[in-house]
Amino acid sequence: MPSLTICYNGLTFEQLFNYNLNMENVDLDTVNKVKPKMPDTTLLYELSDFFKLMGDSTRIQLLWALEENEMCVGELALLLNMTKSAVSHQLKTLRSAKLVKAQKRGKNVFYALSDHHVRTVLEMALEHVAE
Amino acid sequence: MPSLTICYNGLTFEQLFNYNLNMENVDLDTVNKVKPKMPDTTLLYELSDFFKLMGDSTRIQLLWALEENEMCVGELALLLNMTKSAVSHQLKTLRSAKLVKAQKRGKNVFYALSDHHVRTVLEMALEHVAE
DNA sequence: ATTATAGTTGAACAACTGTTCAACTGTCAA
DNA sequence: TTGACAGTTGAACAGTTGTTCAACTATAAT
Repeated sequence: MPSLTICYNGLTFEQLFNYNLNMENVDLDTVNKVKPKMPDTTLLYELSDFFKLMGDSTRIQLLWALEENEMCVGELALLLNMTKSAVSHQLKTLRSAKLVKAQKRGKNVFYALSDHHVRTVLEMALEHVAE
Repeated sequence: MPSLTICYNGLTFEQLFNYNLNMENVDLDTVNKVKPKMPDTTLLYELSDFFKLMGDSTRIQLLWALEENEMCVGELALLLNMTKSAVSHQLKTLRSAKLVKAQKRGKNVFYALSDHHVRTVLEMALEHVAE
């Protein structure tokens, strides 16, 4: 069976359909009105990176715990029932996002919240989750 | 070279080390004091699921846009310069989390924020990101 | 009735992420 | 100086996630 394929710019019909090259029923005014209000790329990624950071149960537990008390890695591992390695990896992530700070005392490394803004964000989310 | 491996409960030394079976230098009092304050599993996952949901730049853009105006899928796709398919998939995610609601009008499906709590959470995060 | 547009869907794919594993560094005590 | 513990690290692995692709349904217009 011979088949005939017509393309535009190397794209098949399907691909042309999937891209928004054939839309009639959209209100361009609305789109153009909203467009300038959209966040710029930098802000957008800062926002989503922040939420991604909070979007892990282990990291939430760590932040939650450190809100109560500064603790060393071993204590946190015991509290969360995880290996020190796993905890250490996550603390590194939180540290590089400046959410926690580390301080070495003797053989131990004690972690604490960098600032208490985290509490506010958590409380806000709690409110939302509570419906 | 003959090697001697001694195990406990089928675990090697390495594994015993990695698990917290040999910790001396932790303050058990601290751990026991904090433990009852930790969130229960359900709340923990509700929180992290909520943050996960917000932790994607496409979804943030969708919510941000819908805060300005209700819009149909095609308009959102045009605004974000994405395929309708990709947008539809993400809207489905947001809808099943009850963050947006859909309403079919003619050939179009219009999406709007379910409640304006989202704005509060976004503003809170903006504040944090702004340092 | 036929055709075109709007949107949805599931499978496939690639990219990302969290934990484990094993080996390592640094500090204290004997 | 040796041994034990505290913590870190990078590679590997498995599980998850977002987009694409292709096919589908539904509505409107001719």
